[in-house]
Parts: sequence; C-alpha cells; structure tokens
Amino acid sequence: MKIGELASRTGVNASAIRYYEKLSLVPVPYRASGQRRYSDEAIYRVLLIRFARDMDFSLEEIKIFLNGLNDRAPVGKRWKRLAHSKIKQVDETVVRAKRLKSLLEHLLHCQCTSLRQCVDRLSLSPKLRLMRNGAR
Amino acid sequence: MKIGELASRTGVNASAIRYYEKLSLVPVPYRASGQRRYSDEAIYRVLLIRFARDMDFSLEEIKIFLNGLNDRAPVGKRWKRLAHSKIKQVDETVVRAKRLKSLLEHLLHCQCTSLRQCVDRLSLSPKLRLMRNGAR
DNA sequence: GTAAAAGTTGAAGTTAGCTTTAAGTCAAGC
DNA sequence: GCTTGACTTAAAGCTAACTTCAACTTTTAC
Repeated sequence: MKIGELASRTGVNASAIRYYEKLSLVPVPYRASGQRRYSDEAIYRVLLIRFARDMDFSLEEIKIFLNGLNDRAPVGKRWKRLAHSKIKQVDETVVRAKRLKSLLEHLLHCQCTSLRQCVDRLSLSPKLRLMRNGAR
Repeated sequence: MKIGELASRTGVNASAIRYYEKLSLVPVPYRASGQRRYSDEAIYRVLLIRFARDMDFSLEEIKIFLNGLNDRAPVGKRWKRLAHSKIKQVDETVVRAKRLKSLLEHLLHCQCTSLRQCVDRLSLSPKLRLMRNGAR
C-alpha cells in the first residue's frame, strides 16, 4: 500500500509517518518508482508507536523499544531497563489518575469554599502532605 | 515568602512560576519593593498546577479549572463540562496504562519471534483489532 | 560598606513532534 | 494525452511550555 492508505488506515498523517521514518521508528520501505510501498506489518508499527506516544514514551524511547523488539535474541539489557522503568511509571500514572478522578468527582459535588478545604481531604501528593504539616 | 523559596518548596523553577503568573494561573502576588511575596496558599496552587499538568491538562485547561474553583458559586457549566470530560479521559488513561503494563510484562518474558505474535495476544486497541480482521 | 546572591524585566532561544511550503514527479480517470 | 490528485524532497514554520539572557535593582552576609 502507498503512504496515503497507510495514513488513512492508521489515522496518522503521512507527514508524520515520513517523520518517523527519518527518525528510524519505521523501517525504510520498498519503493516503486520513487514512491513508498508498505506491507500490513507497517500498520502495526505505526499504531504501536501512537499507543506508546500516548503513554508518554518519547519518540527516542519508542525507537529503543522497537529496535529491541526486532533483534530480540535474549532481550537486551538496555531494553529491559527501559521496560522496567516504564512499568513503574505506568503504575504511578494509574495511582495519580485515580486520585485526580476522585478530586474531580469531589469538586463537582462539594460545597467547599476554598481550594484548601478540598485539597486537604485528598492527600493529593506526598509533597503536598509534607507542606500541610509544616505550613501555617 | 519570596519566589525562590516557593520554587524550592514546590520543586518548580522560579521562571516557571513567573510564566504561570503571566498566564494568570497563579494570582499576581503582593510586592515588597518590587519583589514578589507569596503566602502558603501559593504552594498549593503551584503543586496543583503541576499535578494537573502531569495528567495532561494543558495550561489553558488548568486556568479554566482553577478560575472555576475561585468563584465557585454553583460551579459553572464550562467548568463542569471540563471536569466531566477529564474524568472520562482519566478512565481511558487507566485502561490504556493497564494494557501497556501487560504488554511490557509479556515482552519481558515471552519468546515470540515477531511483533505481531505479541501484539495479537493483547487486543492492543480497538483500531488494531479492526485491522487484524481486515488484513492479510 | 561592600560583595555576592537573589530578585526584576522583556525578549529571544530551546525542545519535541509535527505540519506546511515550494517546486517538482508520478499515477489514475476520462 | 491531459488534467487532477497523490507522491517526492529539503527546509522553514508552528505550538506548548518553559529557560536563558542581558542589564539592572534589591537583599543578605560578613
């Protein structure tokens, strides 16, 4: 398929796909008279890139991640380190997301008159808790 | 306290705090001979800004959010809409985070020889699932 | 009292992740 | 065969969220 079809099937702009190629996130494809031709594999690649990017991987990290997948003999140390650190990061994201949700739901219904009253109920962050003790 | 102390107590650079002030995310503080002086309230503000920013609020959204908190009579429609949409977004984040974690843990231990073998096990996204049916 | 550290400003610079532009070549439908 | 639309490139432009800079004033420590 040509780049336009890959773009419409993934929902990712053709210019973004070319950009990913330049950064070696997608392999340089076969060309027919100068134009890029992709296999279905490319769809998986591009969607996986987008998925990871939405989870706050930088493109540089995604590159390590995908390259580690390609030559996956016993998966490299660099790759393992990245994976472990991302798992940790993902866990933190989930915790923070749940706190945020609880804060938002509270704010939608509460009658607190100051920010502090709301925030005090919610152990918003370790840092903030520290402050509450020391402050005033 | 002066801006340097606020910076060190929140872990947020003084230049970032001035930037937030320019964008009306933190109120213009009292000044002693030209220098900004903050109350403890500001610590909460700044930490809340950072917390929201880490959850993918844009600074523009955070501004709406915080301003809605200040004049919280019966909370505004605009504010409610933002809160509801953010709650939805947070739920999606949690789902995706868990999928990513499961993918990463799989990749650390599996012996799959191609990206597709791994990805196929994982219903990575509705889009990708769609592709799997149509493709090949 | 003096030197260094911390504060002030507006403007310019930085980074990531693209998009747009210009100036072409190639492909598809009639 | 001709037009229209999709493709090509390199380079410049864009946005968000800051940071850095230069040139200055104020505060703090000795």
